[in-house]
Amino acid sequence: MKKRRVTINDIAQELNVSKTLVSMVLNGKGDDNAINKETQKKVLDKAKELNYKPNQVARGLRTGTTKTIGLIVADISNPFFARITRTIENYAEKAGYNIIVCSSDENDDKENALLRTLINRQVDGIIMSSTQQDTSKIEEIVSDRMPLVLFDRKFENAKYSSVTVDNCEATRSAIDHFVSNGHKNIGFITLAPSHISPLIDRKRGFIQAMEEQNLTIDSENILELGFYDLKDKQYYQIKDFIEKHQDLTAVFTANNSIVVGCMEAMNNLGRSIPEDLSIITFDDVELFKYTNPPLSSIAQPLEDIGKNSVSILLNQLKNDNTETQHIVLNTTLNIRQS
Amino acid sequence: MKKRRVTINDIAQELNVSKTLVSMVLNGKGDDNAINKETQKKVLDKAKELNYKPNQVARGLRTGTTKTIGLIVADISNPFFARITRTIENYAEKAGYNIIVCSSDENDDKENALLRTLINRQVDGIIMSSTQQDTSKIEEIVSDRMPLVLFDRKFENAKYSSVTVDNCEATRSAIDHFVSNGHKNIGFITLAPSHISPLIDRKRGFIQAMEEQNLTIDSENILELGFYDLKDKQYYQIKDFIEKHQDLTAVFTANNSIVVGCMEAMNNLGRSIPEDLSIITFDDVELFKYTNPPLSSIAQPLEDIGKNSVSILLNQLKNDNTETQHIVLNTTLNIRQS
DNA sequence: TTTTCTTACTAAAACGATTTAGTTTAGCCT
DNA sequence: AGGCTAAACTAAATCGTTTTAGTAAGAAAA
Repeated sequence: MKKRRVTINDIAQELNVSKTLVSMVLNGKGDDNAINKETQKKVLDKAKELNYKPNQVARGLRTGTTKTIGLIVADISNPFFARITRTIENYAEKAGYNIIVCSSDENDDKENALLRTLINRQVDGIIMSSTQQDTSKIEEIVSDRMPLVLFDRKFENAKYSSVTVDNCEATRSAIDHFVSNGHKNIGFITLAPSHISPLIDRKRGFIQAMEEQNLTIDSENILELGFYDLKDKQYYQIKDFIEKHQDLTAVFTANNSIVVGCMEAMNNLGRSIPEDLSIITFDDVELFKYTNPPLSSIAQPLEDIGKNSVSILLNQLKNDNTETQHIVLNTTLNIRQS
Repeated sequence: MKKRRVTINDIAQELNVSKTLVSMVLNGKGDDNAINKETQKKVLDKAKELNYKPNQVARGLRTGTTKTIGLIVADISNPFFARITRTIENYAEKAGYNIIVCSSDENDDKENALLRTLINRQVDGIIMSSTQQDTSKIEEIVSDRMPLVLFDRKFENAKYSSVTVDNCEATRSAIDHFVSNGHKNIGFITLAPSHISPLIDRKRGFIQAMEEQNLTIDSENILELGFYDLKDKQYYQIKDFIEKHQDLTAVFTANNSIVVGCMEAMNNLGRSIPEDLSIITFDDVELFKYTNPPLSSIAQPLEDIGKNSVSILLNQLKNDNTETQHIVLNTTLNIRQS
């Protein structure tokens, strides 16, 4: 036997007042509307007595705001996204918002379907790390219906606010580190064909750094894994690459999943890090401190990424502020033993 | 200038029919209600033309179902929960549900507040890994309002359906493995005072296995870290323990965060795994394959945990089926080099 | 010929809140 | 005495659906 929820009407009836009055009082607008202090107290007491809890769905229908934020990431089980999700949750909660989490699996159609779902659910705003090439489809779906903030990945046209890191600069600093340790033959493993902005910028950073250091860039030394390929296939490409390029003394990997494949390949080829090959990777994961050897990596400020995404969104919600902001955060190069 | 959403009314007006008819047709109840095929087609076409999308909030208010599942975990950034969340998301999506994710931070009050929030949001059901000692508070809040499924952790009174693993048996198999490798002095590191069911069962498993193997259980060899202590404090306790118990040749750690502290302590004490101390830990994490040395661990069937949780919940939603189910899944012992 | 059944449709209530546009009473001013 | 204001409150509309309880017209059954 499901209990019927207590509504504002129940309170109104028990006290013989109108539900208008009850609503006003419970929303703290009692004084503004000249409701008698005593009546206000009666309402508040009765609400507590009956354990009244406002029905957010009804409120959402009437006010058009659901106090919900939609979050779309490629995969919530990726620690990078999981940790950002956590900070987004925290900051959203402080402002009374809950989040609906969705994984797009790097699939454009799925991402668009998720956008539509979130819009139908009337979320107040969306935070997303988009997998798409451009904003055309997104604009069509979202079409000024609600604020959208991008993180990690952004678009050329800068139409939506974004929170990213300086991927180019970060990568350059890693390459510079290699060079200052005497490396000249430096490889680069990334994903392609890829329109994902951080991956583009990381590659750009690699090339810029190599040029500035007057090192020749042999396109043979750049491995571009198929973006949509299975982990298995990517692994064999990495292993192949490492086997064929024994002249390389260092390699930079463009994200945390590539470097895992790289370690596995080194293991299976019986080669050791860093004696046979030095590695620095983009993205830091807690366990990189304990791998064999501890991995040098570029750590992104996950907390700040989440925090800024939420604050931009909330700001846009509050002020109906359409001005887009683009925040670029700094990374940290953690040199360990790889 | 925000666009007004297209509603069912817009369709009705443009076609000069009632919104009742439109609603029926769009919900596939046209035939049941003897709506003319031609009229049905007109409605469907117009809906497509205007790009009509049902407002889930309004629908939720009327029908009382929001097609939303609430998910409460201790911390979404913990890979254990992140991966389960991902599978829950997948299976929920197949049935048309979205999930609202919340982290309780192992805090009873926060967990209760989250339960209340989810109920006010009219989620259709809740999946939770509870941090609480018993169900009294939970029953008070949820009070038959909606189905609740527990995973990872369950309660003595078996009031709510649950999906767990056989923690006792899994731990025993790990200890047996130690013994068959010649270990006699085996330590155990867990959290306490803890009412968390998997932790209780893991300790029980340890003690049972030791007794069966006729090994003496020295309470000195069991370290119970403060459940609510900071990571830092826990770390120093672990380091202390390892330093003082050089007689131990093997240690079992009760979860993935403890083992990380353990590795760090071994590192800093200049002792090596497994030469000076063998380790097996509960929980498996992708990178355990690449740590130094690769860690032996008990892997939980994360996919199955998520899948079963969702299917029990959906089943309870569909059939208004109050019968509780308790599913206990098996784990895998991954022996690596620690 | 009246009654009953289909077929095809609709008006209005309902979900639970918020908001708009009032009403009533008393007190004050002139 | 009549008008005006402030205080305290309320009726009804509204948000966008779904659902209940119909109606109207023509066909079939009695």
